[in-house]
Amino acid sequence: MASNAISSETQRAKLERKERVILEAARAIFVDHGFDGARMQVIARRAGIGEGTIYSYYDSKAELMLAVLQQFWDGLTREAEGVMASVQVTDFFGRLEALARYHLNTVIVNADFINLTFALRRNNSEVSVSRDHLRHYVAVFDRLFLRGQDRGELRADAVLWQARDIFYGSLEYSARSIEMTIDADRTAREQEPVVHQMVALFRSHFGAAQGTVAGDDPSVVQLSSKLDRLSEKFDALAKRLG
Amino acid sequence: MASNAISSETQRAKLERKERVILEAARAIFVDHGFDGARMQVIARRAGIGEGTIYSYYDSKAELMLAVLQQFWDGLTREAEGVMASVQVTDFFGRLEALARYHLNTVIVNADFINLTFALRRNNSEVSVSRDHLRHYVAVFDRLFLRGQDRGELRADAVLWQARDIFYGSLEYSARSIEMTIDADRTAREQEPVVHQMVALFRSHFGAAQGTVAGDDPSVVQLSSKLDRLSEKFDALAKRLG
Amino acid sequence: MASNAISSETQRAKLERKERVILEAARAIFVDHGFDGARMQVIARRAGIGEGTIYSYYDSKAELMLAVLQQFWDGLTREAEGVMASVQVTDFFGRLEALARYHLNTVIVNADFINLTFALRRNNSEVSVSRDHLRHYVAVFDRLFLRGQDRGELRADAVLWQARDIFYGSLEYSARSIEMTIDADRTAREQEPVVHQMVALFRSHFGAAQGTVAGDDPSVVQLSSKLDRLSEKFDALAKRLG
Amino acid sequence: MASNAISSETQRAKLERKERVILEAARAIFVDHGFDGARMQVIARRAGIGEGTIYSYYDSKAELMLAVLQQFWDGLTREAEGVMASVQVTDFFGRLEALARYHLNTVIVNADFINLTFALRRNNSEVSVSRDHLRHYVAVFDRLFLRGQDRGELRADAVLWQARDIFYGSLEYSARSIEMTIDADRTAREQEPVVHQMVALFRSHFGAAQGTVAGDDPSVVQLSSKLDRLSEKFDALAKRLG
DNA sequence: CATGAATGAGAGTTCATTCAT
DNA sequence: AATGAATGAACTCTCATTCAT
Repeated sequence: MASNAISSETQRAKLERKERVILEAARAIFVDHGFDGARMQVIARRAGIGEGTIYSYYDSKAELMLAVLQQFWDGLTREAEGVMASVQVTDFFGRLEALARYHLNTVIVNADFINLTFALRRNNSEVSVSRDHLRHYVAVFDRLFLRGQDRGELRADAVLWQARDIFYGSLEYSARSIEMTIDADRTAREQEPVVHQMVALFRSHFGAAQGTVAGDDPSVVQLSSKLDRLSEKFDALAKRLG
Repeated sequence: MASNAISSETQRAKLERKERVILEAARAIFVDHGFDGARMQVIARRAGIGEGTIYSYYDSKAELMLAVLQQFWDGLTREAEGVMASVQVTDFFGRLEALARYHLNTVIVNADFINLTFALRRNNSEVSVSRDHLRHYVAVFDRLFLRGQDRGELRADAVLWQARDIFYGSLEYSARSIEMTIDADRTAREQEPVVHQMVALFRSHFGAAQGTVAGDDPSVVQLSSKLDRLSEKFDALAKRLG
Repeated sequence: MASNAISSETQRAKLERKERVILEAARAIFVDHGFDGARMQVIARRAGIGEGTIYSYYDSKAELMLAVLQQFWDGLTREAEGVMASVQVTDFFGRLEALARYHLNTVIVNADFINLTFALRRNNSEVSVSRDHLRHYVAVFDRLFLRGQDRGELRADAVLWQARDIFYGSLEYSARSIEMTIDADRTAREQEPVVHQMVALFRSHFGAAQGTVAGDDPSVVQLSSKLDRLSEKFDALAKRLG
Repeated sequence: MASNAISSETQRAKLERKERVILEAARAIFVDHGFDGARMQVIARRAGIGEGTIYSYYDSKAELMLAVLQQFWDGLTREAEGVMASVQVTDFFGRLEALARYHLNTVIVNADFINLTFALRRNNSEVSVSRDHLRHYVAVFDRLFLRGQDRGELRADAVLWQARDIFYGSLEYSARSIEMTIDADRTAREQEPVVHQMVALFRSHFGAAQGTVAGDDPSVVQLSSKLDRLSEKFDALAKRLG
């Protein structure tokens, strides 16, 4: 009995591992060649299994793609939520900066995949569940933004979806721009200005009237934010050393 | 001789007309079905010609797609330039509004096609000329922005490419959002707020200081740059320790 | 114009010839290997064309099979009607002999194909049009039989479908038997006795009373029907007791 | 030791039971989907065992089919012999009627399977053992017929194989006809006429010259046969009640 | 001995491209 | 120059069979 339980446990673990291997291989090939360009044989070969095996995990190429998408966006959402959970600062702009930094990097690293997602929207109508994935993902921003309004950090009349479009839209486009001018490690260097720019934009455009903090000079605000960030970095370093 | 000249003139005109017909048909089918989903036979049928005929104009399906893309982006660029040429107002923000309105509408109307363009980047490496098309297209914004700076309407320290990413990125993302929530004619109604929002954003964020921010204090700027350098040093240290 | 007409005539003729070639090849392969056992590639090779070409004539393997069946049974029906039209004798039994001779030979020659037809009935529901083909074919016998009754050569109380089953059933089974015992040219030698046997059977069993049976005695008929009713009652009783 | 013997006995019984279960499942699936249409997985599932297990009983799908056929025809032969053994009447025509009734019913009930048998002849050359099965089965008729000749009930010059072809051929074809026109319970109702017709045919065509029984009127002969059958039924009922 | 996950050869079908007309 | 019938390589998916557990 015990041995049965163990063996079936092993069995299940093995199957799940194989499923992960398939998804990983599929993702790689789909990203490289697109949906139509991807060959099931190549995916199988990369996963180190037979062609037919894939079909005992997924009924068709389309379903495999769907699973890959699912996994990808779920992971992204989880990561974004993780970033929000672990960031130390509590003020809106500090948290926004963390989210922007994470998103920009993510979008650059997974550029191929994100392109693939949108490409599918039109070509393959049955694989257009991306809409829901996306909704879940951007909900992270939505929650942050609403909380910012609640806390009085953002103008009460700011429109959520407009802010959201500006946030994600600008970052994605920037990612594309950066990607186009990549030569070596310029990526890392170029990301920070974009992030800061985004935060500054939100501060100047959606930020609550600055009359609250008497005589607040924008420049000083910027300095303050930089100090905040430096402080965060310090904390992180201290943690690692501790 | 004269008749020959005329007939060859007619000949040439006929060829060009047929080429336009092919491109039009190809564009329609590519948009509806994507690159891989499009069938040459269907394109030929729609163009009212034989399948083989296409191949005396374009060497392959990929080249046909390329020509379609070329035509599309050239048209877009010409249109955008036309808008800039015909708009009456001379101030930056007025002209920006016109460009934003045109671009948002364009991006909504041609959403499928724009998605298709980016999709190709990955699928079909040989058809990735989109980079140049894009560069030409966004140059319209660039010229407008630089002129705005020259005229003192925009802050002198505003960075062109950041502004550009925000402009096009936000509008494209907005277009996607709008498209996702389309029911009937909501499109038209929802576009204006986005346009105005974009202009307001540029005014508040990139607009020249309107007295309040009374010229960045040199000492503050100096402090800021010192902080930046400190931050960078900090990063380097963290890296060595990590 | 004339040349056009001629060339299109030639074109059409060529296509029709190719269609015949395909059908012929398909028939041969289907007969040899059955529906599932037949390979499209083999059919194509036998027809001397490419695989894809078949699909511009028939949408699928199933439709090709259907066309083969159609052609086969239509041909059979036409031939049978031809035999009936060309046979000199006018009396029923003489004509029956001709039909029996033709059918037996046909069934022997095309045994494989007839088996194939019936095999399809169950396996492939969509290809079960055989019912109609068959109906057309056996109508030749039906007409002959009814005419025989009209002319008083056959008993008026003979039941058409019973006679038909006996005629075709016996001949088909005989064909199978003969086929099983074939060694050399025994086929030809063994067919005649079967044909004569069939005619004799019809003469003795369905032939009009030749004086011997001098009109069924009314009293006997009455007795018979009484017995039938008694038997039925008996069955009902047995059922209740069982 | 004893327990060993018992357990091995049980073992053997278990194996035989499992073999029967497999054959039953295989037969059901083969009949429903044909040889090529049947899936080993489905057969296994229906038998309540694993796919691989089948292969420890039968080396291949073809051999499984062969075993199914074997079992089917053996059963048929045994049943037919049983009918001949249990029928009370001793005269040829009475016994022929019993055999005809049994065969017609059998052929209707197992139509799919019989079609399948013949279909295999062509598709799968290695599975053409049906010839021998058939020979055994029709031997029942052969013995009956020869005995009828010995007893002087049938003409001495009647040819066995001709009679056999007519008997089985007509009945099979009738079965097909009946099957084609089935709506509800018409089957049962339509079988009897066919049976009687067959007996009448044998009487009129192969029966010994009726001069033996002076003044034998066909109608009277028919009455006599009906009385015989009634008597048989009576006996059967008496048996059940006794 | 029983299992069912894994296999991979091979099936029908599609479609960009060619070329005789 | 224009055609569209012909091509056949390449695709996704199936399933009888195997074999580690």
